[in-house]
Amino acid sequence: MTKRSTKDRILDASEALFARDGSSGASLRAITQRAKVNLAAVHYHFGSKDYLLEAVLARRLLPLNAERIRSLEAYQQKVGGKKVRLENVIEAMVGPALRLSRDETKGGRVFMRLLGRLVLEPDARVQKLLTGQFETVLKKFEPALTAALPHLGPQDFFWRLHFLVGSMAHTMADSERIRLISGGICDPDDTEGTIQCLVTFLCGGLRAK
Amino acid sequence: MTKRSTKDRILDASEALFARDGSSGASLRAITQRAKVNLAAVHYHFGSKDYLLEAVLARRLLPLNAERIRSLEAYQQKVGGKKVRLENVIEAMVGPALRLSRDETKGGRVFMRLLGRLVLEPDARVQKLLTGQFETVLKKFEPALTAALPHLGPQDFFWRLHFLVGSMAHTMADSERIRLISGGICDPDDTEGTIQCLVTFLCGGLRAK
DNA sequence: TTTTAATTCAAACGTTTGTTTGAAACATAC
DNA sequence: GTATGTTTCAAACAAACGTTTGAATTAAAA
Repeated sequence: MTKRSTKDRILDASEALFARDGSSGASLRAITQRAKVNLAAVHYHFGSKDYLLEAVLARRLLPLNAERIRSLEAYQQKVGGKKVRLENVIEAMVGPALRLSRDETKGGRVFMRLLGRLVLEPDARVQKLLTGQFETVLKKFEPALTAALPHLGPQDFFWRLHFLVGSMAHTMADSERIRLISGGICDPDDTEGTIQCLVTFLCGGLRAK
Repeated sequence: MTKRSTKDRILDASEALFARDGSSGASLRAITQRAKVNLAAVHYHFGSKDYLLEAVLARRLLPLNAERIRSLEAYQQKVGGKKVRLENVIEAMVGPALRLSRDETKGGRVFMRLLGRLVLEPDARVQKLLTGQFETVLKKFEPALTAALPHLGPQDFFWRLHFLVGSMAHTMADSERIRLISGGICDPDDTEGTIQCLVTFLCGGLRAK
Protein backbone atom coordinates (compact mmCIF):
# COMPACT_ATOMS: atom_id res chain seq x y z
CA MET A 1 0.00 0.00 0.00
CA THR A 2 1.68 3.17 -1.21
CA LYS A 3 0.80 6.26 0.83
CA ARG A 4 -0.88 9.15 -0.91
CA SER A 5 1.12 12.09 -2.17
CA THR A 6 1.30 15.38 -0.32
CA LYS A 7 -0.90 17.03 -2.91
CA ASP A 8 -3.61 14.38 -2.59
CA ARG A 9 -3.49 14.42 1.18
CA ILE A 10 -4.00 18.17 1.13
CA LEU A 11 -6.92 17.84 -1.28
CA ASP A 12 -8.55 15.17 0.88
CA ALA A 13 -8.20 17.16 4.08
CA SER A 14 -9.37 20.37 2.41
CA GLU A 15 -12.42 18.68 0.99
CA ALA A 16 -13.41 17.43 4.42
CA LEU A 17 -12.79 20.65 6.31
CA PHE A 18 -14.16 23.01 3.67
CA ALA A 19 -17.31 20.91 3.71
CA ARG A 20 -17.59 20.89 7.48
CA ASP A 21 -16.54 24.43 8.33
CA GLY A 22 -17.03 26.38 5.12
CA SER A 23 -14.43 27.90 2.87
CA SER A 24 -13.64 30.67 5.31
CA GLY A 25 -14.25 28.65 8.47
CA ALA A 26 -11.64 26.03 7.66
CA SER A 27 -8.14 27.25 8.41
CA LEU A 28 -5.03 26.19 6.57
CA ARG A 29 -3.53 25.14 9.87
CA ALA A 30 -6.40 22.77 10.54
CA ILE A 31 -6.13 21.43 6.98
CA THR A 32 -2.39 20.85 7.01
CA GLN A 33 -2.58 19.31 10.45
CA ARG A 34 -5.22 16.85 9.28
CA ALA A 35 -3.22 16.09 6.15
CA LYS A 36 -0.07 15.59 8.23
CA VAL A 37 1.71 18.09 6.04
CA ASN A 38 3.66 21.24 6.61
CA LEU A 39 1.75 24.50 6.59
CA ALA A 40 3.76 25.96 3.72
CA ALA A 41 3.03 22.97 1.49
CA VAL A 42 -0.33 24.45 0.55
CA HIS A 43 1.24 27.54 -0.95
CA TYR A 44 3.97 25.54 -2.59
CA HIS A 45 1.59 23.17 -4.37
CA PHE A 46 -1.47 25.35 -4.91
CA GLY A 47 -0.39 28.97 -4.58
CA SER A 48 -3.06 30.18 -2.19
CA LYS A 49 -6.13 29.12 -0.23
CA ASP A 50 -8.41 30.25 -3.05
CA TYR A 51 -6.62 28.18 -5.67
CA LEU A 52 -6.72 25.23 -3.30
CA LEU A 53 -10.51 25.45 -3.19
CA GLU A 54 -10.65 25.51 -6.97
CA ALA A 55 -8.49 22.41 -7.16
CA VAL A 56 -10.73 20.59 -4.69
CA LEU A 57 -13.73 21.35 -6.87
CA ALA A 58 -12.16 20.50 -10.21
CA ARG A 59 -10.94 17.12 -9.01
CA ARG A 60 -14.52 15.84 -8.62
CA LEU A 61 -16.57 17.97 -11.00
CA LEU A 62 -14.76 17.29 -14.23
CA PRO A 63 -15.10 13.49 -14.04
CA LEU A 64 -18.70 13.78 -12.83
CA ASN A 65 -19.87 15.83 -15.77
CA ALA A 66 -17.98 13.65 -18.18
CA GLU A 67 -19.83 10.65 -16.77
CA ARG A 68 -23.20 12.38 -17.13
CA ILE A 69 -22.60 13.11 -20.77
CA ARG A 70 -21.28 9.59 -21.36
CA SER A 71 -24.42 8.14 -19.77
CA LEU A 72 -26.75 10.26 -21.89
CA GLU A 73 -24.90 9.32 -25.05
CA ALA A 74 -25.22 5.65 -24.14
CA TYR A 75 -29.00 6.03 -23.92
CA GLN A 76 -29.06 7.93 -27.22
CA GLN A 77 -27.10 5.22 -28.96
CA LYS A 78 -29.43 2.55 -27.60
CA VAL A 79 -32.50 4.12 -29.22
CA GLY A 80 -30.78 5.01 -32.45
CA GLY A 81 -32.31 8.12 -33.95
CA LYS A 82 -35.43 8.03 -31.78
CA LYS A 83 -35.84 10.29 -28.78
CA VAL A 84 -34.74 9.04 -25.38
CA ARG A 85 -37.42 8.45 -22.74
CA LEU A 86 -37.68 11.24 -20.16
CA GLU A 87 -36.94 8.80 -17.35
CA ASN A 88 -33.66 7.91 -18.97
CA VAL A 89 -32.61 11.50 -19.63
CA ILE A 90 -33.24 12.36 -16.01
CA GLU A 91 -31.45 9.25 -14.84
CA ALA A 92 -28.40 10.26 -16.88
CA MET A 93 -28.52 13.67 -15.24
CA VAL A 94 -29.06 12.79 -11.57
CA GLY A 95 -27.84 9.21 -11.44
CA PRO A 96 -24.10 9.82 -11.78
CA ALA A 97 -24.30 12.74 -9.37
CA LEU A 98 -26.16 10.76 -6.74
CA ARG A 99 -23.88 7.76 -7.13
CA LEU A 100 -20.89 9.99 -6.68
CA SER A 101 -22.54 11.52 -3.63
CA ARG A 102 -22.78 8.05 -2.09
CA ASP A 103 -19.34 6.81 -3.12
CA GLU A 104 -17.15 7.42 -0.12
CA THR A 105 -13.99 6.45 -2.03
CA LYS A 106 -14.51 9.55 -4.19
CA GLY A 107 -15.38 12.10 -1.58
CA GLY A 108 -19.00 11.09 -1.46
CA ARG A 109 -21.18 12.87 1.04
CA VAL A 110 -18.34 15.13 2.04
CA PHE A 111 -17.84 16.57 -1.41
CA MET A 112 -21.54 17.00 -2.01
CA ARG A 113 -21.99 18.92 1.18
CA LEU A 114 -19.17 21.17 0.06
CA LEU A 115 -20.75 21.62 -3.34
CA GLY A 116 -24.08 22.51 -1.77
CA ARG A 117 -22.44 25.14 0.35
CA LEU A 118 -20.47 26.68 -2.49
CA VAL A 119 -23.50 27.11 -4.73
CA LEU A 120 -24.70 29.93 -2.50
CA GLU A 121 -21.33 31.55 -2.03
CA PRO A 122 -21.00 34.63 -4.18
CA ASP A 123 -17.28 34.30 -4.65
CA ALA A 124 -16.70 35.24 -8.26
CA ARG A 125 -14.15 32.58 -9.16
CA VAL A 126 -16.16 29.77 -7.61
CA GLN A 127 -19.37 30.93 -9.28
CA LYS A 128 -17.73 31.12 -12.66
CA LEU A 129 -16.41 27.60 -12.29
CA LEU A 130 -19.76 26.19 -11.17
CA THR A 131 -22.00 27.86 -13.75
CA GLY A 132 -19.45 27.06 -16.43
CA GLN A 133 -19.65 23.40 -15.53
CA PHE A 134 -23.45 23.46 -15.41
CA GLU A 135 -23.75 25.12 -18.79
CA THR A 136 -21.51 22.52 -20.36
CA VAL A 137 -23.86 19.82 -19.14
CA LEU A 138 -27.01 21.72 -20.03
CA LYS A 139 -25.86 22.24 -23.62
CA LYS A 140 -25.60 18.49 -24.03
CA PHE A 141 -28.90 17.72 -22.30
CA GLU A 142 -31.13 20.48 -23.64
CA PRO A 143 -32.06 18.83 -26.97
CA ALA A 144 -32.94 15.53 -25.32
CA LEU A 145 -34.95 17.28 -22.65
CA THR A 146 -37.00 19.46 -24.97
CA ALA A 147 -37.65 16.44 -27.18
CA ALA A 148 -38.98 14.48 -24.20
CA LEU A 149 -41.06 17.42 -22.97
CA PRO A 150 -42.67 18.84 -26.14
CA HIS A 151 -45.66 20.26 -24.26
CA LEU A 152 -43.56 22.70 -22.22
CA GLY A 153 -43.05 26.32 -23.23
CA PRO A 154 -39.54 27.70 -22.75
CA GLN A 155 -40.51 29.52 -19.56
CA ASP A 156 -41.95 26.46 -17.83
CA PHE A 157 -39.04 24.45 -19.18
CA PHE A 158 -36.37 26.50 -17.45
CA TRP A 159 -38.34 26.90 -14.26
CA ARG A 160 -38.80 23.16 -13.90
CA LEU A 161 -35.16 22.58 -14.67
CA HIS A 162 -34.47 24.96 -11.82
CA PHE A 163 -36.71 22.98 -9.47
CA LEU A 164 -35.02 19.78 -10.59
CA VAL A 165 -31.63 21.15 -9.67
CA GLY A 166 -32.97 22.10 -6.25
CA SER A 167 -34.30 18.64 -5.45
CA MET A 168 -31.18 16.98 -6.75
CA ALA A 169 -28.78 19.24 -4.91
CA HIS A 170 -30.69 18.96 -1.66
CA THR A 171 -30.75 15.19 -1.89
CA MET A 172 -27.07 14.99 -2.64
CA ALA A 173 -25.91 17.48 -0.06
CA ASP A 174 -28.00 16.58 2.93
CA SER A 175 -28.20 12.83 3.25
CA GLU A 176 -28.87 12.34 6.93
CA ARG A 177 -31.68 14.80 7.52
CA ILE A 178 -34.14 12.60 5.62
CA ARG A 179 -33.37 9.72 7.96
CA LEU A 180 -33.99 11.93 10.97
CA ILE A 181 -37.19 13.53 9.71
CA SER A 182 -38.68 10.27 8.47
CA GLY A 183 -37.94 8.61 11.78
CA GLY A 184 -35.67 6.07 10.10
CA ILE A 185 -38.20 5.05 7.45
CA CYS A 186 -36.10 6.40 4.58
CA ASP A 187 -32.58 5.10 4.04
CA PRO A 188 -30.28 7.47 2.10
CA ASP A 189 -27.68 4.70 1.89
CA ASP A 190 -29.92 2.84 -0.55
CA THR A 191 -28.46 4.72 -3.50
CA GLU A 192 -30.34 3.08 -6.36
CA GLY A 193 -33.61 3.24 -4.46
CA THR A 194 -33.08 6.93 -3.85
CA ILE A 195 -32.30 7.53 -7.51
CA GLN A 196 -35.43 5.74 -8.66
CA CYS A 197 -37.54 7.62 -6.14
CA LEU A 198 -36.07 10.92 -7.26
CA VAL A 199 -36.44 10.17 -10.96
CA THR A 200 -40.09 9.26 -10.46
CA PHE A 201 -40.75 12.48 -8.57
CA LEU A 202 -38.91 14.65 -11.08
CA CYS A 203 -40.57 13.11 -14.14
CA GLY A 204 -43.94 13.61 -12.49
CA GLY A 205 -43.17 17.23 -11.85
CA LEU A 206 -41.71 17.83 -15.29
CA ARG A 207 -44.71 16.31 -17.06
CA ALA A 208 -47.31 18.02 -14.87
CA LYS A 209 -50.36 19.74 -16.34
CA MET B 1 -38.58 59.50 9.89
CA THR B 2 -37.32 57.94 13.09
CA LYS B 3 -34.05 56.10 12.73
CA ARG B 4 -33.85 52.43 13.58
CA SER B 5 -32.59 51.29 16.95
CA THR B 6 -29.07 50.02 17.47
CA LYS B 7 -30.33 46.46 17.86
CA ASP B 8 -32.26 46.56 14.60
CA ARG B 9 -29.40 48.16 12.71
CA ILE B 10 -27.12 45.37 13.91
CA LEU B 11 -29.63 42.73 12.86
CA ASP B 12 -30.02 44.28 9.42
CA ALA B 13 -26.31 44.51 8.82
CA SER B 14 -25.68 41.01 10.16
CA GLU B 15 -28.34 39.55 7.92
CA ALA B 16 -26.76 41.11 4.88
CA LEU B 17 -23.17 40.19 5.67
CA PHE B 18 -23.86 36.71 7.04
CA ALA B 19 -25.72 36.05 3.80
CA ARG B 20 -22.98 37.42 1.60
CA ASP B 21 -19.87 36.16 3.39
CA GLY B 22 -21.07 33.26 5.53
CA SER B 23 -21.32 33.05 9.28
CA SER B 24 -17.57 32.78 9.72
CA GLY B 25 -16.62 34.96 6.78
CA ALA B 26 -18.52 38.00 8.04
CA SER B 27 -16.57 39.78 10.75
CA LEU B 28 -18.08 41.74 13.61
CA ARG B 29 -16.02 44.71 12.55
CA ALA B 30 -17.55 44.69 9.08
CA ILE B 31 -21.01 44.27 10.59
CA THR B 32 -20.73 47.08 13.12
CA GLN B 33 -19.18 49.34 10.54
CA ARG B 34 -22.08 48.77 8.17
CA ALA B 35 -24.57 49.27 10.99
CA LYS B 36 -22.78 52.48 12.05
CA VAL B 37 -22.50 51.11 15.55
CA ASN B 38 -19.70 50.58 18.01
CA LEU B 39 -17.95 47.22 17.92
CA ALA B 40 -18.81 46.39 21.52
CA ALA B 41 -22.54 46.95 20.94
CA VAL B 42 -22.86 43.43 19.54
CA HIS B 43 -21.73 41.86 22.77
CA TYR B 44 -23.77 44.26 24.84
CA HIS B 45 -27.02 43.53 23.04
CA PHE B 46 -26.56 39.93 21.94
CA GLY B 47 -23.79 38.40 24.06
CA SER B 48 -21.69 36.88 21.29
CA LYS B 49 -21.43 36.39 17.56
CA ASP B 50 -23.21 33.04 17.83
CA TYR B 51 -26.18 34.47 19.68
CA LEU B 52 -26.34 37.26 17.14
CA LEU B 53 -26.75 34.71 14.37
CA GLU B 54 -29.57 33.05 16.29
CA ALA B 55 -31.32 36.38 16.70
CA VAL B 56 -31.04 37.11 12.99
CA LEU B 57 -32.72 33.79 12.22
CA ALA B 58 -35.46 33.99 14.82
CA ARG B 59 -36.54 37.45 13.69
CA ARG B 60 -37.68 36.11 10.31
CA LEU B 61 -38.42 32.44 10.92
CA LEU B 62 -40.95 32.73 13.72
CA PRO B 63 -43.34 35.03 11.80
CA LEU B 64 -42.87 32.99 8.61
CA ASN B 65 -43.92 29.71 10.15
CA ALA B 66 -46.81 31.34 11.96
CA GLU B 67 -48.00 32.63 8.59
CA ARG B 68 -47.73 29.17 7.00
CA ILE B 69 -49.86 27.61 9.68
CA ARG B 70 -52.35 30.47 9.54
CA SER B 71 -52.64 29.99 5.77
CA LEU B 72 -53.25 26.25 6.06
CA GLU B 73 -55.89 26.78 8.73
CA ALA B 74 -57.64 29.29 6.49
CA TYR B 75 -57.89 26.67 3.73
CA GLN B 76 -59.10 24.08 6.23
CA GLN B 77 -61.81 26.38 7.49
CA LYS B 78 -62.93 27.11 3.95
CA VAL B 79 -63.66 23.44 3.18
CA GLY B 80 -65.19 22.67 6.56
CA GLY B 81 -64.53 19.07 7.53
CA LYS B 82 -63.50 17.96 4.03
CA LYS B 83 -59.90 17.49 3.06
CA VAL B 84 -58.01 20.39 1.54
CA ARG B 85 -56.89 20.08 -2.08
CA LEU B 86 -53.22 19.19 -2.51
CA GLU B 87 -52.59 22.38 -4.48
CA ASN B 88 -53.80 24.43 -1.55
CA VAL B 89 -51.78 22.55 1.05
CA ILE B 90 -48.64 23.09 -1.00
CA GLU B 91 -49.51 26.72 -1.58
CA ALA B 92 -49.82 27.23 2.17
CA MET B 93 -46.41 25.64 2.60
CA VAL B 94 -44.37 27.34 -0.12
CA GLY B 95 -46.42 30.49 -0.76
CA PRO B 96 -45.60 32.40 2.44
CA ALA B 97 -41.96 31.39 2.21
CA LEU B 98 -41.62 32.51 -1.39
CA ARG B 99 -43.46 35.76 -0.74
CA LEU B 100 -41.15 36.47 2.15
CA SER B 101 -38.18 35.66 -0.06
CA ARG B 102 -39.33 38.35 -2.49
CA ASP B 103 -40.31 40.97 0.09
CA GLU B 104 -37.30 43.24 0.36
CA THR B 105 -38.80 45.12 3.33
CA LYS B 106 -38.49 41.94 5.37
CA GLY B 107 -35.04 40.80 4.41
CA GLY B 108 -36.23 39.13 1.25
CA ARG B 109 -33.59 37.60 -0.95
CA VAL B 110 -30.90 38.42 1.53
CA PHE B 111 -32.43 36.40 4.33
CA MET B 112 -33.22 33.47 2.08
CA ARG B 113 -29.69 33.26 0.85
CA LEU B 114 -28.57 33.19 4.46
CA LEU B 115 -31.07 30.47 5.27
CA GLY B 116 -29.91 28.38 2.35
CA ARG B 117 -26.35 28.63 3.52
CA LEU B 118 -27.11 27.76 7.11
CA VAL B 119 -29.01 24.60 6.23
CA LEU B 120 -25.73 22.93 5.33
CA GLU B 121 -23.76 24.28 8.25
CA PRO B 122 -23.32 21.62 10.90
CA ASP B 123 -23.23 24.09 13.78
CA ALA B 124 -25.21 22.37 16.51
CA ARG B 125 -27.17 25.36 17.78
CA VAL B 126 -28.18 26.50 14.32
CA GLN B 127 -29.24 22.99 13.31
CA LYS B 128 -31.36 22.57 16.40
CA LEU B 129 -33.10 25.84 15.72
CA LEU B 130 -33.76 25.01 12.07
CA THR B 131 -34.98 21.43 12.49
CA GLY B 132 -37.05 22.50 15.47
CA GLN B 133 -38.80 25.09 13.31
CA PHE B 134 -39.30 22.62 10.49
CA GLU B 135 -40.80 19.99 12.74
CA THR B 136 -43.27 22.47 14.16
CA VAL B 137 -44.51 23.18 10.65
CA LEU B 138 -44.46 19.53 9.59
CA LYS B 139 -46.60 18.48 12.58
CA LYS B 140 -49.29 20.89 11.44
CA PHE B 141 -49.07 19.93 7.76
CA GLU B 142 -48.65 16.17 7.96
CA PRO B 143 -52.35 15.24 8.39
CA ALA B 144 -53.43 17.45 5.51
CA LEU B 145 -50.63 16.11 3.31
CA THR B 146 -51.29 12.43 3.93
CA ALA B 147 -55.00 13.03 3.40
CA ALA B 148 -54.30 14.63 0.03
CA LEU B 149 -51.82 11.89 -0.95
CA PRO B 150 -53.52 8.66 0.13
CA HIS B 151 -51.73 6.56 -2.50
CA LEU B 152 -48.27 7.21 -1.03
CA GLY B 153 -46.60 4.83 1.40
CA PRO B 154 -44.72 6.42 4.26
CA GLN B 155 -41.35 5.94 2.59
CA ASP B 156 -42.30 7.66 -0.65
CA PHE B 157 -44.11 10.28 1.38
CA PHE B 158 -41.03 11.42 3.27
CA TRP B 159 -38.75 11.20 0.27
CA ARG B 160 -41.01 13.41 -1.79
CA LEU B 161 -41.33 15.84 1.07
CA HIS B 162 -37.56 15.96 1.03
CA PHE B 163 -37.49 16.70 -2.70
CA LEU B 164 -40.11 19.39 -2.17
CA VAL B 165 -37.97 21.12 0.41
CA GLY B 166 -35.04 21.05 -2.01
CA SER B 167 -36.93 22.71 -4.85
CA MET B 168 -38.44 25.27 -2.54
CA ALA B 169 -35.20 26.14 -0.81
CA HIS B 170 -33.31 26.41 -4.08
CA THR B 171 -35.96 28.69 -5.57
CA MET B 172 -36.00 30.91 -2.51
CA ALA B 173 -32.28 31.13 -2.01
CA ASP B 174 -31.03 31.58 -5.52
CA SER B 175 -33.24 33.95 -7.41
CA GLU B 176 -30.96 35.36 -10.05
CA ARG B 177 -29.41 32.19 -11.44
CA ILE B 178 -32.67 31.21 -13.14
CA ARG B 179 -32.70 34.52 -14.98
CA LEU B 180 -29.15 33.94 -16.16
CA ILE B 181 -29.58 30.33 -17.19
CA SER B 182 -32.88 30.91 -18.97
CA GLY B 183 -31.38 33.83 -20.86
CA GLY B 184 -33.92 36.23 -19.34
CA ILE B 185 -36.97 34.12 -20.22
CA CYS B 186 -37.84 33.45 -16.57
CA ASP B 187 -38.48 36.34 -14.20
CA PRO B 188 -37.96 35.53 -10.51
CA ASP B 189 -39.48 38.91 -9.60
CA ASP B 190 -42.88 37.65 -10.72
CA THR B 191 -43.58 36.20 -7.30
CA GLU B 192 -47.09 34.84 -7.83
CA GLY B 193 -46.14 33.37 -11.20
CA THR B 194 -43.19 31.63 -9.62
CA ILE B 195 -45.36 30.25 -6.83
CA GLN B 196 -47.90 28.88 -9.27
CA CYS B 197 -45.19 27.34 -11.40
CA LEU B 198 -43.61 25.74 -8.36
CA VAL B 199 -46.90 24.45 -6.96
CA THR B 200 -47.75 22.84 -10.29
CA PHE B 201 -44.38 21.14 -10.47
CA LEU B 202 -44.50 19.93 -6.87
CA CYS B 203 -48.02 18.57 -7.11
CA GLY B 204 -47.09 16.73 -10.28
CA GLY B 205 -44.13 15.19 -8.55
CA LEU B 206 -46.00 14.36 -5.37
CA ARG B 207 -48.81 12.64 -7.25
CA ALA B 208 -46.54 10.76 -9.66
CA LYS B 209 -47.00 7.07 -10.39
C1' DT C 1 -31.66 68.46 40.73
C1' DT C 2 -29.76 64.41 42.24
C1' DT C 3 -29.54 59.47 41.69
C1' DT C 4 -29.66 55.41 39.21
C1' DA C 5 -29.78 52.60 35.41
C1' DA C 6 -29.04 51.80 30.44
C1' DT C 7 -26.32 52.53 26.57
C1' DT C 8 -22.29 53.95 23.81
C1' DC C 9 -17.52 54.51 23.10
C1' DA C 10 -12.26 54.12 22.26
C1' DA C 11 -8.77 51.22 23.39
C1' DA C 12 -6.66 47.17 24.30
C1' DC C 13 -6.59 41.98 25.22
C1' DG C 14 -4.71 37.49 23.61
C1' DT C 15 -5.54 34.36 19.47
C1' DT C 16 -5.74 33.01 15.10
C1' DT C 17 -5.53 34.09 10.38
C1' DG C 18 -3.16 33.64 5.37
C1' DT C 19 1.21 34.19 3.68
C1' DT C 20 6.38 34.44 3.23
C1' DT C 21 11.08 33.17 4.08
C1' DG C 22 15.45 30.65 3.82
C1' DA C 23 17.58 26.78 5.15
C1' DA C 24 17.35 21.62 5.40
C1' DA C 25 16.22 17.17 3.21
C1' DC C 26 15.35 14.60 -0.74
C1' DA C 27 15.50 12.88 -5.39
C1' DT C 28 17.53 12.57 -9.97
C1' DA C 29 21.06 13.36 -13.40
C1' DC C 30 25.81 13.83 -14.74
C1' DG D 1 31.24 11.47 -6.24
C1' DT D 2 29.21 16.38 -7.44
C1' DA D 3 25.58 19.13 -9.13
C1' DT D 4 20.75 20.33 -9.96
C1' DG D 5 16.18 20.82 -9.31
C1' DT D 6 12.22 19.50 -6.28
C1' DT D 7 9.98 19.11 -2.06
C1' DT D 8 9.62 19.72 3.01
C1' DC D 9 10.26 22.11 7.18
C1' DA D 10 10.33 25.36 11.45
C1' DA D 11 9.92 29.95 12.22
C1' DA D 12 8.33 34.31 11.68
C1' DC D 13 5.41 38.14 9.45
C1' DA D 14 1.72 41.60 9.59
C1' DA D 15 -3.07 41.77 9.67
C1' DA D 16 -7.59 40.57 11.29
C1' DC D 17 -10.23 38.09 14.49
C1' DG D 18 -13.84 37.75 18.74
C1' DT D 19 -14.02 39.44 23.12
C1' DT D 20 -13.36 42.37 27.36
C1' DT D 21 -12.76 46.51 29.96
C1' DG D 22 -13.77 50.85 32.22
C1' DA D 23 -14.80 55.32 31.50
C1' DA D 24 -17.99 58.66 29.02
C1' DT D 25 -22.51 59.59 27.68
C1' DT D 26 -27.45 59.50 27.57
C1' DA D 27 -32.12 58.44 29.47
C1' DA D 28 -35.31 57.53 33.30
C1' DA D 29 -36.60 57.76 38.11
C1' DA D 30 -36.59 59.96 42.45
